[in-house]
Amino acid sequence: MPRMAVADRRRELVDAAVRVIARDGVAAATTRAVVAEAGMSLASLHYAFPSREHLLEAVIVEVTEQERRAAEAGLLPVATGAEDGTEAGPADPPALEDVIAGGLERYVEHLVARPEREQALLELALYAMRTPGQRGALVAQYAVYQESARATLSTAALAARCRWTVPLDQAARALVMATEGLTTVWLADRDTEAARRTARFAARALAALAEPA
Amino acid sequence: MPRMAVADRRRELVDAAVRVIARDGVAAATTRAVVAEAGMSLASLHYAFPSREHLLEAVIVEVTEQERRAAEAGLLPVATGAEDGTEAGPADPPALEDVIAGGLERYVEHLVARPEREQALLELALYAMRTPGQRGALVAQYAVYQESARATLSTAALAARCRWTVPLDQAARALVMATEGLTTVWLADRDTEAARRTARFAARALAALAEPA
DNA sequence: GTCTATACACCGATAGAC
DNA sequence: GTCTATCGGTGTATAGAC
Repeated sequence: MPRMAVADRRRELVDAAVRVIARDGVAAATTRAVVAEAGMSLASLHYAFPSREHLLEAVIVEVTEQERRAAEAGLLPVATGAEDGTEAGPADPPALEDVIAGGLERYVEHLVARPEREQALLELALYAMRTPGQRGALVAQYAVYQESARATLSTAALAARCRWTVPLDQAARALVMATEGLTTVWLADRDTEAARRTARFAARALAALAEPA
Repeated sequence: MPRMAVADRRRELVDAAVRVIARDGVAAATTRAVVAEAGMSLASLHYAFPSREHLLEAVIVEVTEQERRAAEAGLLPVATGAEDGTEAGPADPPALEDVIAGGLERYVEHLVARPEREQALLELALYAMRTPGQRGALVAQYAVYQESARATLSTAALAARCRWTVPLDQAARALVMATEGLTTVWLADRDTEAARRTARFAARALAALAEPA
């Protein structure tokens, strides 16, 4: 194998670990499985990371960062209200419930399309809960969720010309709760139609926390 | 060790496994750890169960059954509306939102008091998702949640003299979603006050799905 | 820096004495 | 039925040649 900077090797290992975890779960992400996926030798892993635990910490940081980018890029964020390219102008803003429902339905589509990813995130969170040294990574992970929810709801209210009647953090936390609940239940029963209905319900409930501006 | 019926031995092993899983997680519930907890020899486990996987299947069935009993006994179920022992009579029923909120707040108290248990249930569900042969146990687990939610909401509407304006299954699924979301988020951030607020929000949202009878 | 080879602990499962 | 002893495999981590 060619010589490469430690940073590059670390990145390749993290990417390989993400693939293994998504495919086979955290428990299956052994050092041997990860280096096999990355196409390098076992010793290289321990040259780049002092231990498997340190590798997994880097994995959590990386997938959390990916989530943040995905949220910002518009997966979770709602429509900006000018989907057809025209400026919305002062007239007929969309209903807040529809804006939120659109975002949540997009999330459900993403969940159905790539369930391994959300399952992997859940597994990593549970792993972090069990591992004392990973507490910080776990807190950071959920802080990202909370912040993404804040941004989403803030944008949504803007598009619908509404303002929140409760502190934004409270509404954001409710959105995170709904998203996590939606995910867990769908992963268990795989009932996509029911998940869509439940997402609608959550959107209506959240929209009730705002009023016309 | 004294001779004992296989059924008794099975039960002791399942109980020991539940304790180990609650304390140290599913991954730590090795055959050796379980028999050490149960105070028996390794071979006894394989006499009672053909494999570790079969033992874990029995564990899932058992904890699911415990959940069902806990729900029926009144942990999740809401107050019946006659808490002081007097018959409610035809006058002043409690508000549906308050009835549901009471049940959810009781659930939060339970979660805060015994987080290992809920974490263990989540881990077992994820384990079942990854293990082909455990799919049935997983589906049964969530069917119990759904059924408990149905019963809870049915009782709550009765107490508040309301009737649901959507199919009960839809409302029940929303309650399961809220409970799962509440659990996951609290396990991550341990913010009990925020969890209580979010529970209130969920109760209000659910109550909006009913109308006076 | 990167590799092969290996140390050492623990895993699930079983053989065979009692 | 219940035990001890052990098999074969895999885990994390490291030593040492190149």
